[in-house]
Amino acid sequence: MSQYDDFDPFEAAAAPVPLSQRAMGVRPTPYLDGLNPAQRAAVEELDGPVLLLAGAGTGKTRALTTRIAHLLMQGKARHGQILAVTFTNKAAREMKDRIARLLGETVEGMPWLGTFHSVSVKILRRHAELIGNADLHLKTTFTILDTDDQIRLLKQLIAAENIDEKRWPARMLAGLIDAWKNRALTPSRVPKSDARAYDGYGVKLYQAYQDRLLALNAVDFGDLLMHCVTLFQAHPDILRQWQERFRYILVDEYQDTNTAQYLWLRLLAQAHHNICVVGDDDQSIYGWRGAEVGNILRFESDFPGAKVIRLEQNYRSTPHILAAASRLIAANSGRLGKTLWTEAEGGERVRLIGHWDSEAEARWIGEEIEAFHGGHRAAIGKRSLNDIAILVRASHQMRAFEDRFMTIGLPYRVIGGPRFYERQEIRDAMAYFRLAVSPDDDLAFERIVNVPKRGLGDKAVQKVQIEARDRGLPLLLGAAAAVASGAVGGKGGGALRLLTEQLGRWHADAIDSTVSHVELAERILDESGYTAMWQNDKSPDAPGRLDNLKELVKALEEFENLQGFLEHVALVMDTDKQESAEQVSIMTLHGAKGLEYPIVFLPGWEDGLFPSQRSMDESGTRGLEEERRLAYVGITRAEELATISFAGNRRMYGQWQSSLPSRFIDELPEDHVDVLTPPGLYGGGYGAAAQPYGQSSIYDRASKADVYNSPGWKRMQERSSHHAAPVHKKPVTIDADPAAGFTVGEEVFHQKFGKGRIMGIAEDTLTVEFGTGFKTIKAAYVQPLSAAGSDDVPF
DNA sequence: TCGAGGCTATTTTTT
DNA sequence: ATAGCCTCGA
Repeated sequence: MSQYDDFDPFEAAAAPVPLSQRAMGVRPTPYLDGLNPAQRAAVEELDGPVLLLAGAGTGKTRALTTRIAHLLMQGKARHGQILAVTFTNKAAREMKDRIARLLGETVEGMPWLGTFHSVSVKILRRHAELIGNADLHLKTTFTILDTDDQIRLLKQLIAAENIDEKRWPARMLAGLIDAWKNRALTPSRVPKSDARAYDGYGVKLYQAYQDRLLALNAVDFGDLLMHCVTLFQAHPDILRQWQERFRYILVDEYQDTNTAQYLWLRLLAQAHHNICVVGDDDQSIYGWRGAEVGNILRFESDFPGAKVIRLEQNYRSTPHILAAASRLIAANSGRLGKTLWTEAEGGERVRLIGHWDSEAEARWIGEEIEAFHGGHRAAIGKRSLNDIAILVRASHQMRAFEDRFMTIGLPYRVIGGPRFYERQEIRDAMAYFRLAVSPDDDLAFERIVNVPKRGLGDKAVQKVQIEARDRGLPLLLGAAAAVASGAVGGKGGGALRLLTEQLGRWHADAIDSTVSHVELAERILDESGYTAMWQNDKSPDAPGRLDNLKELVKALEEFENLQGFLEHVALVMDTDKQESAEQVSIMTLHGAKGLEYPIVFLPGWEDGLFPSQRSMDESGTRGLEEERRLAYVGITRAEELATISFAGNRRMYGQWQSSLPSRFIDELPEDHVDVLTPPGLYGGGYGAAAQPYGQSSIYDRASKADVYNSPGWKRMQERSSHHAAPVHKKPVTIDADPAAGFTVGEEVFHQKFGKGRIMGIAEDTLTVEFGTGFKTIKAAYVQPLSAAGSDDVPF
């Protein structure tokens, strides 16, 4: 995780402890060597409640994983007796890897190290029949709904109540229900004060939704936690069973727990109090989705006698970066308080620069990155693009960077876009697979019944639903009945008959273990016409979707059968594939939590954007403080150099808006900041930012010139000893596939903009006219149209 | 039933 | 600006 791991003394511990030694009761503890005193305490304080306050970059994961290793090595618990929960699959995976490294063995045997949700599923599957009532309860095979299914279901319920969906959108209801579930509030427990929500229908619809889920033998993500809590509360005997099993409990990112997770943990821990939570109140940035910082602030009173251990030695960032972050976060109230320090010395100050507008900002950052990459900043040295990240407050800020980097041919990767398994084509395909496995999956049926278009509209689907309801059948069988009875006839009827027959065949094959599930998947996508649908689609993203389908099928190979795959996907929805090429990373500040980069850019520090106006409007001081913590997270991602920037003008919702530098900028310590901004834009009042704005390039250039002439810039130049003048248009070394082969007038294809025609060629840069207008793009980003994939059939 | 064009809302996001 | 959603007409 950290560069310091390179000389991590634990590496040595990776050598397996010989069985003979272990059998003799000899328990070497080489993995304890090299821990600082606080870390050592965190590892060795095994019994009773422990609150581990771990500041950014202080070796939190190391402490946590070493603690687990120690528990095992000391014989305090066996693998299956340790419960370790994280929020993300990624964090869980990383912990598994590191424990394996420490112990020199695989950690297949850590069955209860996982996310809150995956652990909850395991527990729930064993007691599913206790969720619900005597008449209607979950079965152990329950399915886990994704957000799409959830919304679709809610829409139906809203329509059934004759509520105007425009005034009360399903998404809002989903949010409401989710918030209740985050607080472990079942419909009957929703307090009166909340009952007026959603025009008074909230609780009623919530109840209806829960009933419907039960009937579908399904749960949503919120249920996983909530059902566990109610299960434990209603069945003390079962709770006791789990308490006895989990002798030791560890929790990562405790500051992010919501009320349901808190109750879940408290119930499990209350018997023995062997609970160790790790967190950093200063990095609590998920209040808006139900996280309660209060949980960590209150830990000592929840678990009297808790030992509080602070990890304050930072191994990640330079003193300047730490100082800037520390000063900023000091403006927050109600902190548990930590003082980060480091043995490191020197390093660059945090840089601050103002720009005329967001485009100038993107341009400048692009040039800086090229300079770092080319080794033109002596103070920093030549850098891989992988070492550089741009962290933005809101995803719409990314566009400016994408556009700019596309133009100059700077490879980038957006982290945290729509997840693979959330994409439409993947969900459609999965719905087909789900139906093949479980023909009674009504939500899946509804999703694909008319995808691809089969001439089955609302009317036909309604008839199927009526048929199914009258006969008490799942939709698929209802559909067959509707066809048989002639309720759905004509063209649609024929298509529906074909579909039901196909699904019957696929189901037979799905439960036939002699049929390869990979081949079956391919056949399903083929025979259903789903692949063909995208092949015939001319939109620019169609080829990408076909690629994704190919990848989906490839992912199937790693599983025994379709069932296994579907189970996996419901919970492990991340497939971030590592691309090998060097790329600058662009992501939101939220997405950056837990990551670190030598060089970090923090653009868009303007009041209203960051801190976000909406946060402040909705949550007042609390909101502002959360934004400040976000800023803190941002700065502390940087190992060597952090650059904060703001723009005087930004295009928002198509309108140019002027803005003022973020109030957070004033909270930075001057001693640790280099101001690269011309006085007009920052410092001497907000003069420049308040002037009337032209949008012409003249202003633009003038502004940039000002920046380069500013004292700050010159100081910067001098400090970084030798180098060429500010790197303007430098050719980029990567992707140096020149424009050779392209001719003016030729049609090309671009992943994002689609089909276009080349209007001009200069070196390796093309001017291309797309449907939306002209773009200047590096040749490497486009392909000749003929190669764009239409004959590249996936299956 | 389906596609075209008008209207509207637009932070952050895991499971 | 823009994407998703909805209404309307064929």
